[in-house]
Amino acid sequence: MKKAVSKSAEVAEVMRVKDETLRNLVGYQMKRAFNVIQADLVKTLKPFDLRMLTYTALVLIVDNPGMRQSQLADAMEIERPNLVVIIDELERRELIVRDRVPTDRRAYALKATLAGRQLYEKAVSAVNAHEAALLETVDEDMLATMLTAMKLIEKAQAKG
Amino acid sequence: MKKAVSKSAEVAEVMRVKDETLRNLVGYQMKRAFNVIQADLVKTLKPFDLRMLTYTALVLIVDNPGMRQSQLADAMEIERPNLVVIIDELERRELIVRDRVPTDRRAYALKATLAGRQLYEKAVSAVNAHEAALLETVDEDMLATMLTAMKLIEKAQAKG
DNA sequence: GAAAATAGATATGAGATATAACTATGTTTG
DNA sequence: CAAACATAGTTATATCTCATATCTATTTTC
Repeated sequence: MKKAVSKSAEVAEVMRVKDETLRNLVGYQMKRAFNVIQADLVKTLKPFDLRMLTYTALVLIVDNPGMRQSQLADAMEIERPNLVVIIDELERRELIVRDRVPTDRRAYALKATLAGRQLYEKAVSAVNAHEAALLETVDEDMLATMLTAMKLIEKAQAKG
Repeated sequence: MKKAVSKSAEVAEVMRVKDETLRNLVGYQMKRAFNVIQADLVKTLKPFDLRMLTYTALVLIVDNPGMRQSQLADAMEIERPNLVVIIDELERRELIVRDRVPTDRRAYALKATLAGRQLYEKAVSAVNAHEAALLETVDEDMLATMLTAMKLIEKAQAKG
């Protein structure tokens, strides 16, 4: 890791990239902030061998025992086919089970196993702690306002 | 489109999915808000035959004429190999050119063509207008606070 | 001038996401 | 009640984003 300033580094320093046109976009700034949060989350989940989607699915199953796959797909806003592989993985690792629904033999009732609930406890704690650390420079009021704004944006959906 | 309430719809209505564990996460809420913004952006860019990445690249090239590919990749926070195909596409459509840098024959100086600048004007206007419409329920102060918070989050990066 | 670094390209793989089409069941209706 | 239709889950497939390793042609450094 030589720290010498090369010719091109000098150029890069002199000619800083102008991104004002994009900075005016909330979407651009949000993507950048989200990338930071996501990178942190991925790193946090790594020791538990969970990805964002498997984490999200596990949390929702633990909190909603008996849920169907299609309900979960709706909640996660992903398509049914894409959920199948996620559920497959969680089931293979014996974190959840696919119980049959007696009243509808097409459907599965998803339930976490003991191991699933234990992993949930550890992972949720870690994720919350890591996010709190990441957001320590953002004060309470600001955070609350941002959350409110993001909820408004979520609601503004589908006006086209 | 039958509107009859089926058995499973009833169930879904009764048993609303609990996602409080995730709602406490800024990252979760931000992902949901960002999905809405992104969907709107994709729709807005469709008529111009641009994707988020090609739009971002075009804007940065127009605003920073002569920029190198590696600088652009840095600015966009993507890897050099992934930028190549984006530049290929913009070049094929004659929106930009890869000029040789006389002082460094390894590098290209990226410049927008007239067509590129014209598309830029139209696309930037459309994107800004669409985002403003999407965010009309979020007042100025709230927006400003959210942007400040997101910039703080971006800066908080890489503490692990 | 040899070794190391850099700019860009190529090949490849993982992950997220979407659609079409299949099976098995379940619901609706003529 | 049987035919038509709808739904739950699955399989197969395609696209997009993003990452790594490796290659070439240069340039810089020692």
